[in-house]
Amino acid sequence: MDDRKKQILKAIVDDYVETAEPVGSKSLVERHRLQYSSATIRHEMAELEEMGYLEKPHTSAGRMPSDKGYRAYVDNMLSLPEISPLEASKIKTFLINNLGEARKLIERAAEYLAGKTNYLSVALSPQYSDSSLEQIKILMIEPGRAIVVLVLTAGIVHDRLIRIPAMIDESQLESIGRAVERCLAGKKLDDITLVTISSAAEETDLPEAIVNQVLYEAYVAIKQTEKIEVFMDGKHRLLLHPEFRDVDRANRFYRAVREEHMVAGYMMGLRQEAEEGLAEDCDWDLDCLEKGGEAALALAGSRPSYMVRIGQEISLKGLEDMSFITTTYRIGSQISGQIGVIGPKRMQYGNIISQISFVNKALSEAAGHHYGRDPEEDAGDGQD
Amino acid sequence: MDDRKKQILKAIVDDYVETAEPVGSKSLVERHRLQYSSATIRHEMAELEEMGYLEKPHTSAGRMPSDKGYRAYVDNMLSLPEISPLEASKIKTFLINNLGEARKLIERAAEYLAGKTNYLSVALSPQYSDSSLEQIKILMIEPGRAIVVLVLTAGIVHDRLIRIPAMIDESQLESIGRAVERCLAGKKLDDITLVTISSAAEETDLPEAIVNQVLYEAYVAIKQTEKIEVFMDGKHRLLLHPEFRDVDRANRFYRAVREEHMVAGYMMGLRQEAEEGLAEDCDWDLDCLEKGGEAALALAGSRPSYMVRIGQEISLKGLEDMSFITTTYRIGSQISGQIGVIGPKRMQYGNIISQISFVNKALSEAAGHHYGRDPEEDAGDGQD
DNA sequence: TATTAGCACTCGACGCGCTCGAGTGCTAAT
DNA sequence: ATTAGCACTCGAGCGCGTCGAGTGCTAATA
Repeated sequence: MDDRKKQILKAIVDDYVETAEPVGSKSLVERHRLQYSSATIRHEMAELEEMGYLEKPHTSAGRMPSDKGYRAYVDNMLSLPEISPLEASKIKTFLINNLGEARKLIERAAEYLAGKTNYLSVALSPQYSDSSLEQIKILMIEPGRAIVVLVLTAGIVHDRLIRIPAMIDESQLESIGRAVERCLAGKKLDDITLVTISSAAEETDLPEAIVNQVLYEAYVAIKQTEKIEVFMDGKHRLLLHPEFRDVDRANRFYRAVREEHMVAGYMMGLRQEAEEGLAEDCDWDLDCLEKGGEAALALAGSRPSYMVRIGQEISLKGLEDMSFITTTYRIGSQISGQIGVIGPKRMQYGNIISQISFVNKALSEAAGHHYGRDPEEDAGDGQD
Repeated sequence: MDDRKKQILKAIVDDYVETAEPVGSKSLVERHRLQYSSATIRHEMAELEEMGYLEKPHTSAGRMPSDKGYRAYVDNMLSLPEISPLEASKIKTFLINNLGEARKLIERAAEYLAGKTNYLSVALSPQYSDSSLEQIKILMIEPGRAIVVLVLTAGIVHDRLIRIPAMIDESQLESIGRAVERCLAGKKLDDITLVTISSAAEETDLPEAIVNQVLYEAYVAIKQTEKIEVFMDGKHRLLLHPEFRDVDRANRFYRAVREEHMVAGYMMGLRQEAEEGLAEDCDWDLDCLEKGGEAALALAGSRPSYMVRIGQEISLKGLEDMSFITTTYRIGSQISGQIGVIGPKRMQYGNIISQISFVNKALSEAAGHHYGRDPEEDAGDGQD
């Protein structure tokens, strides 16, 4: 594909994304002040159509990009707007102050992304299977109830209420807690099983039946943290886009997206593909660096990579006419999760990708912020 | 208003709610097998219009209910469908297993309500100002970070991560924790101030500056629990109703509802009105009992009362053409909050009110369930 | 007096045909 | 290789007539 074709395709995608209407040769020339006549453009457009990059809804209408067209656009002619410093500081105050409550952090990131993009945002809570259990404490609430507090790699804290035998008193629970901690501290979550944890029973002098129940509940609490949570925000925003005027279509979409675990599974699959280097999207990173455009520079350094799936490329029932952009955020070196955006194919790819990459970066930073900071320094800013 | 007029008004509201189209005299007679001719009905309809219960979009169209019409319907001719036992058990499994994590419970209740009604559900987290602090524990996570665990009236548990001076060690923190507990246990949240809490400093032998910082953070954690959270679900569902075809209207609505604290404030205002006996809606409870309809019986006993605000009755900018149904749920005797539904005025009042009342009841029950239950009994059902 | 049949009237929805304009592809000239 | 010119296509928009579901009014009826 020669340069001019690229230019034309880019212009068409840009226009179509903006107006949601098939774009014709004449208006294209006018809007972009192209140095060729509309007839020439028509020629090129006809060829682009033959090559499969464009489609016509009917004979005498303008062209709109096909899936392949969007793909080429995303791969080769994307320009990534820079995030303004104002925006940057905004999101930081939006996300900060988390102190290791990763869940909340992710939730807010999803919220932000939905608000910023006007599409549906999806975020998965981090996968903790690879991280290890640094501490586990069991604290009595009242006879019969206790709270388990888990500290994972990178200082992530989780807790959960559990039921315990009513006859256990505070000191007994404490001794069980210590036993569990001795037995599990430093272990990978993945490696913790009912068998591992039950070895803690031997370290106490309490009746086995009683201890075992506590251990079981603690085990469930640990496993619970491994469970991936899905946060979605902005469902209603999609309905403001013209492609969703059709109620049936909207319903089809919502039915698909309602199956949160399906979406989550798909996102995790994408991530794996990317890591195995199968995802060609990642090539782009190099391309862009070579071109050395200002956009690339903006995110250079630890620029997060992202994945784009367009239309039929999405193998998730009900989302075949959407686009799905995801990225993998990291907290520390071992903990990571996915965050992404689902929108119509007619999407502001450049903008959205910038936003996602940026949120990704902000997320990693915010997650790291809970230690290393001098407590004195912000003792005063907590008044609310 | 005589009986026939009531019958007709009810029929009109029912039809209009179902079809979203102005209802005419003839179709009304047919659909409801009324024993009068359409001419008679026309007479009555004309009178009802004159009385302000009905409106016409234009001369030769059918009638639709006015705000006043809906009001009369809700006050005098509501029939509340019973919730099926199947449904009842469903919601219970949906809400149960909370062990005092009230937040989560409320969130799920909102989720359920949105799914069930296809409108927007709004739930406020409980107001804890009236409840008291039973326990407070401070637990070391790592140097510089700790977790505060609060147990309130009725066994509600809250926790929050805080930053502490890095030089404090575990035993020191523990002694501070004990001092705080001695000082605050049993106090109403409302009565806890920076002054109250700082009296705990005297009980320890640690440098005051250090202790004070921990106390301050603990104070913030306590005050945080008093902050009312707003959960909304089902925003996108509203867009499936015909009244939201108009994008402008939808946007106006979303802009209004986005101000969560506004909505929350309004709901709390409504609640107060109800408690002061100003809300005439509550009269209905008596009416209905007297009538002794089967619907009333279904919810009899601890039937929760609800509030309905229709159209202009809602003094919340941007919601003047909606209806808002709310109810006050209770956890124990002192803790309570609000849950409700916002939808178009053309709403299935009876159905929604049944649902809301039912969720209310289920909520109170589920919240109570975390103690009093024999731990042995359900040791086995925890296996996810 | 309350009810109803009958009738003239109103008005939006719908279908038809027309024009308009933005688009196309093709061809011949530059 | 580019472009001016031209014939053609097709959806959007408009005007118009018809249809039907609605109205209000009046006079006859139980």
